[in-house]
Amino acid sequence: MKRPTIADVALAAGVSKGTVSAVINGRPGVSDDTRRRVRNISESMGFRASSAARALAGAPSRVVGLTLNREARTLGLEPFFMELISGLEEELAAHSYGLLVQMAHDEAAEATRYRRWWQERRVDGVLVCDVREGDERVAELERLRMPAVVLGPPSAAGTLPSLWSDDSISAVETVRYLAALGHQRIAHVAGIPELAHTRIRTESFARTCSEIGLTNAVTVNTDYTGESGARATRALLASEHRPTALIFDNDVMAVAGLAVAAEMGLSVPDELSIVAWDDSQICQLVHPPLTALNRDIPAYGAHAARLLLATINGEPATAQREEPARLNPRGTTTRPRMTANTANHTDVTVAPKGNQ
Amino acid sequence: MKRPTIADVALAAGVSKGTVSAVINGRPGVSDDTRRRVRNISESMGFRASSAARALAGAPSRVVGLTLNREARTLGLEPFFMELISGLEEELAAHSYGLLVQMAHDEAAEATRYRRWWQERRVDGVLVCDVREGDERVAELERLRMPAVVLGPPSAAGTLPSLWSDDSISAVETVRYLAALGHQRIAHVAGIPELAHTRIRTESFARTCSEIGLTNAVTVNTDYTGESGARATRALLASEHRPTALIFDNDVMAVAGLAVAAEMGLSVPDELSIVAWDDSQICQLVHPPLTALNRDIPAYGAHAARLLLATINGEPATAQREEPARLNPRGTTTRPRMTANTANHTDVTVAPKGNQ
DNA sequence: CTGAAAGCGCTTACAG
DNA sequence: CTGAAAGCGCTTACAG
Repeated sequence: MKRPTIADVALAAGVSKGTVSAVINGRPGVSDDTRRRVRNISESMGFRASSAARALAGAPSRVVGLTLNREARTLGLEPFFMELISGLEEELAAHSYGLLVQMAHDEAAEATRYRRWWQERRVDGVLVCDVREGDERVAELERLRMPAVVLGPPSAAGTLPSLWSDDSISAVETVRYLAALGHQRIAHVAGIPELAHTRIRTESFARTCSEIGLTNAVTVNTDYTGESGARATRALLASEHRPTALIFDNDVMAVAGLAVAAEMGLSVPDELSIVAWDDSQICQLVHPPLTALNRDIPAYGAHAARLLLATINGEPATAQREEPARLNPRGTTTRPRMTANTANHTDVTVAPKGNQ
Repeated sequence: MKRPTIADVALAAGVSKGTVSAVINGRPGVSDDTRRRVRNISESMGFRASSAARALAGAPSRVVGLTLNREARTLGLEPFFMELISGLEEELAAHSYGLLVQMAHDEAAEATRYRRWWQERRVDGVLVCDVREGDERVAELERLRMPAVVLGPPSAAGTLPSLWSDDSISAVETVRYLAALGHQRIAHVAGIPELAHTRIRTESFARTCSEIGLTNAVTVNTDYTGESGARATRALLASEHRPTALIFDNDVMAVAGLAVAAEMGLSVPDELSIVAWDDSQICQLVHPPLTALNRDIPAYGAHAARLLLATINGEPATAQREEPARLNPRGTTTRPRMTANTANHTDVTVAPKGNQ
């Protein structure tokens, strides 16, 4: 009642182990007849090649690694990662690849983890999330010559292939839309400043605001948690030149911002417009439903998986682009209503930039 | 510049491979002196045993598997799984174990996946989530004699060790609390009826209501999505004997229910009390903050990991209990306010159970 | 198109 | 306490 090995199948089929190996791996050099027979027998015996023996003999391990830095983000809360994993895994499974997941507490720990995985031959490659400029994980992967794909801008990916959606396009679209609605004071509640995509969003936000002539554009950084988003929102709404529109770098903070508005007696969207970056189901569950920047995250994950598999197979891979997130206006954005208070401030702020 | 093998280390240390093996695996039978020397040399050479060679030679693969059924739940949305994985993985990593994650579309696919993993010797054991009564995964795991731990009630775990928090305790606590506040008509917006824990919650809810003398206790089943939760809420709030309190089986549906109340012009908590089962950050971000049933999910995951590791090591494992979820009252529960409409209905419903 | 043999890098009895 | 050898179950040149 032992598990059958390749030798058992070979014996039963009256061929050599090499032939069975060629058949189960779809390699050429076997007649259709033999192939069929071996396949049938192998099937009927319930044979499955031992992944360890396979890997030891030089074949790929068919496992890909992903580390999640749980200090940097509130993983449990952001639907992003689960959706990413879902798309990623779906594509990997289609190629008989598994996904090894590991938590890490910082960038250095992630780099160490990659090294271990590589030394132990546990994975054939890894996926890198949340890159920073000068990310030490990138340097380590280059040093190890380990197949990897960076989810982020090429500027932070070094010589590694990368996949990203251009957040600056989305930022431009959002700011222009809000400006077209009549907003003059827009603020950006951003994520962790060191992350490459946070920089891109922040710079694009600032540049676009200044191009349009909005001088009060301010960015506040947070750690992506709802709590820090709420704190940032309170500070912004309590400031002298209160913004009439807020762009949040994730949906969780946008939901928190919505609650803060309610708590401070500001009606959304009349007195405050809100845009969420990343559009999960939660955006449609709150009241009013959140205007959000939407992209297909599972598709992003699937694309990343394909790119990584190609890299593992030695195909020359370059930076690839995913569709940028698109603005999906719902119930939290409208023309700013001029209350006595805000109208006043508007005049004051508008005045100095007549020269633009 | 090749990766060092155990032979290289043995050569450099002037000992046999067997001795190196004993050292790196912490096995006895090596003098402290040799042990120290081998350890140093191994370290300085950057040696790490190949996981494949190790596994092929009969050692455990040091990988544990987890399948996620993404049809059954909206994985991306519910913080539960990410928190579970987080706790699970932390504990596994401490024992040099990896976590292999795979999506599956149904119970049968999960069972097949377990079998493949086992045949390929990819994992040493698996964790089973969302069990049903008569779950085919449990039967398959028993048949394979594969180490596994069920996250769910022992009644659905067959002969497998299980870990669960008794949801009936939480249901009793919640119903009694709401009844004490004066609620007479409580409804339960439940998850998928086939899941073992849904049954337990539903039965406990019904039993407790009847013990207290609440005859209008009704349970509506959903698929855990916010959308289905919203639909269920609308139906309940539009019914003749509108409930004054709702218990939702997850936080996402509770948030959706809150939005539906706003949309229907019912004030929460005055006209409608809401309780969420599972307490994630999102519960504190909405306005008013949700009263929720709270438990330490990462700790639950860590506990599950320990139990699975023990099972893998052949220790006899039995059903273990985790602390039940505890009610954490926040802003969505209070005494029901008697509006003309509800007061009316209350009278009608209270009347028939005067005999209780 | 097929077979026989070497080898991947460990662990595990078995001797000494 | 330590070494030498067999063996785990594959894949991959290499012959034929």
